[in-house]
Amino acid sequence: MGQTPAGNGRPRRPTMVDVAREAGVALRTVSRVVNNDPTVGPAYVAKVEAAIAALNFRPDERARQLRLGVTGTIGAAVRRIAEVNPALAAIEQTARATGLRLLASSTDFDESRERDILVSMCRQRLDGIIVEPFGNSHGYLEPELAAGMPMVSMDRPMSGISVDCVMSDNAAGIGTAFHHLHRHGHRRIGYIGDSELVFSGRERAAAFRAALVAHGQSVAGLVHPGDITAERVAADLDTVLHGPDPATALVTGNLDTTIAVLRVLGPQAASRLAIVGFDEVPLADLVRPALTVVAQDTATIGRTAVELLSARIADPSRPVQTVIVPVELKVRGSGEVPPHAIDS
Amino acid sequence: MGQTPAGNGRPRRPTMVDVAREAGVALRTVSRVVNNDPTVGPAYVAKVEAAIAALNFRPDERARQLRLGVTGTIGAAVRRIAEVNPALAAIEQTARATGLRLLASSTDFDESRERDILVSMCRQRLDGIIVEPFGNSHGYLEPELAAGMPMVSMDRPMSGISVDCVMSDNAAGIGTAFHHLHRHGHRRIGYIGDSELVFSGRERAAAFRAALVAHGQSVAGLVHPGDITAERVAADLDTVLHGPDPATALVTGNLDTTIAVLRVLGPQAASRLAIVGFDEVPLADLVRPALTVVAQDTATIGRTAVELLSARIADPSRPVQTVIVPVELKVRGSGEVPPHAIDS
DNA sequence: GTGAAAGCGCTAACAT
DNA sequence: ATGTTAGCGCTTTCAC
Repeated sequence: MGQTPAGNGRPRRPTMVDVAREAGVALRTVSRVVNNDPTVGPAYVAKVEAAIAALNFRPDERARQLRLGVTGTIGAAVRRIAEVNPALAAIEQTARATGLRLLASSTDFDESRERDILVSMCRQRLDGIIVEPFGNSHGYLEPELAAGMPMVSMDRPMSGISVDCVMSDNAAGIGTAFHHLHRHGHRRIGYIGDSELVFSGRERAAAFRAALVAHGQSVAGLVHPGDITAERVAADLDTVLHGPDPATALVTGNLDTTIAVLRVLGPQAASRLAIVGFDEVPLADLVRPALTVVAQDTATIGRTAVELLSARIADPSRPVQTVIVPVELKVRGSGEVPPHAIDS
Repeated sequence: MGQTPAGNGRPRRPTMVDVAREAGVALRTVSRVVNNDPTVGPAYVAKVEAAIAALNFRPDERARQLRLGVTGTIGAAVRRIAEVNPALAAIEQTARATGLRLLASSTDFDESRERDILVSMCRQRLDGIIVEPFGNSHGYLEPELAAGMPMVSMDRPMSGISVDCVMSDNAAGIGTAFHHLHRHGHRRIGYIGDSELVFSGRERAAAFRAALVAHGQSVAGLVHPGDITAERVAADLDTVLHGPDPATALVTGNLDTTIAVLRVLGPQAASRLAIVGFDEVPLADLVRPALTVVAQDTATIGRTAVELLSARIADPSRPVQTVIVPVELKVRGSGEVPPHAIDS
């Protein structure tokens, strides 16, 4: 015979059965009152509410969810919570507005951790999952998809499986950055960015090469994707700035690269190099030089992720969709320094 | 007769019963295999695993939790999950290391939203809750506490109920900031900080007044708590700087105040005023002036919150405890400007 | 070792 | 309008 499990120190909480007994009504009536069913007679409502108050009854959401089949909760597996993440903020806000709870977890740039989180979310039968994917093998999610788990990827596509996706227009962003510097007279423009092992690093480096080619320039010595470490960035910056034909301007491929470059160059950065960064920089207005950046529309990305997920939950058979969100150039100073103003 | 609910488009997922039938074994055996019970014969293990693979079976964590009584999940209700929040990062990491899932939600500086989140977490029967409380009436949680819901508050105590709490040594932090400026020769030191309606704003303003008194100085015109708006901060800064007896140094009471002050003063801040901020500033090394701050030990706060919560989960009857975490002065430049260097 | 069956706390079909 | 009861998918007691 099944018995009350976990005989730990917690006092047993009253259930609907207890409330029903206390109120002298049927269980069904308690359920009705708890769910605000209007067909319950006022006298019964009063009795039940009194019993609820007397026993301090609180319905158990877990049992409700098990019975209902849906959790009213979506998961978000992002690289970092607890960091500035406007997309996550937008996800949370949109989810709330849609009446969905949000379970957010950090994958922390760790493939096995991402897997743990995603599998755990599937086992919890969340109503859907938004993932900012990391790593290159998501095939293990195929069975979950087949079983009907709604999923949306953000910032980059997932590998090996086909799910709805929302991401920035990386190519256009890099093109805009390049063009902006070119328009300000620069003819030697370098690029330092994330590793080409990463999807966005790959897209952005490729877009930069394409921009160089489109402007009839040689690619040699100007395009530097790689890991974002102080050493690597400093070394490549040195190549770009002190080669035979030094660059007068630089495009940085993501936030971490921009910060690393600023740290290497120091506060005099703008006197040595025009810079346009990809990604908005927190406190950009307090940083010297004031940074011209290509900003992603993170609010739209987060909102769209929830919308795509909701659409898929509502209609699991709808065609898979990829949404590309435009980026925006924010002119603030560092990208408008003309080449002749730079002492090299 | 109860029937399968939610007849929506999702394909029905196989359950343990299906696996048992497919494998030709009893339900109990499937459960054993899923939970790695070593007492199952290898032949049975093989049969069950084959059936699991064939059916794509994934155990339903909700049912497991309902039966087990515990969720293996703790909640964190913090002001913002998608902002820099080292304490939340530490909570997540510690929870993970402890084998607990984390459900984080933003209360968003909204009392009713905080209440919704907390009540929802209680109804979900999370194993425990960490809350960075906002607002001044948490009496509604009394029944939950009485029912045995473990709870820990972070950064400030909760109002009206007694729960474990971990927070920074606000008084010592303000004292350190004041003392540091005093040691560098300043005799007129102002304070701008958060509203005294907020607990930490109250503690810090009080500590600052105490520091003034302890150094035999008048409090008049130097202590300015209030809402953190650009206008209010600018106005009070004006009072402090351009009064009859202008201050040569300033203590800012939290991060938002520090940022607001820097925005008002502009990049030449350090030439007009020595500044020591409360709270670490992101990218502090890229901001000019490099900021001297009193940093909270957020990593310890987050870790301690989880530890306090775990301790209470393990022993609901242990005495309620408040842990005060020391702060640390980070000397970077803005706080070491001597008074005579300042043009006023 | 394996199997049958109870029950976690709730919802909802069905009966009254 | 209210009551009875099956069952969501799992764990676990108890008998074999």
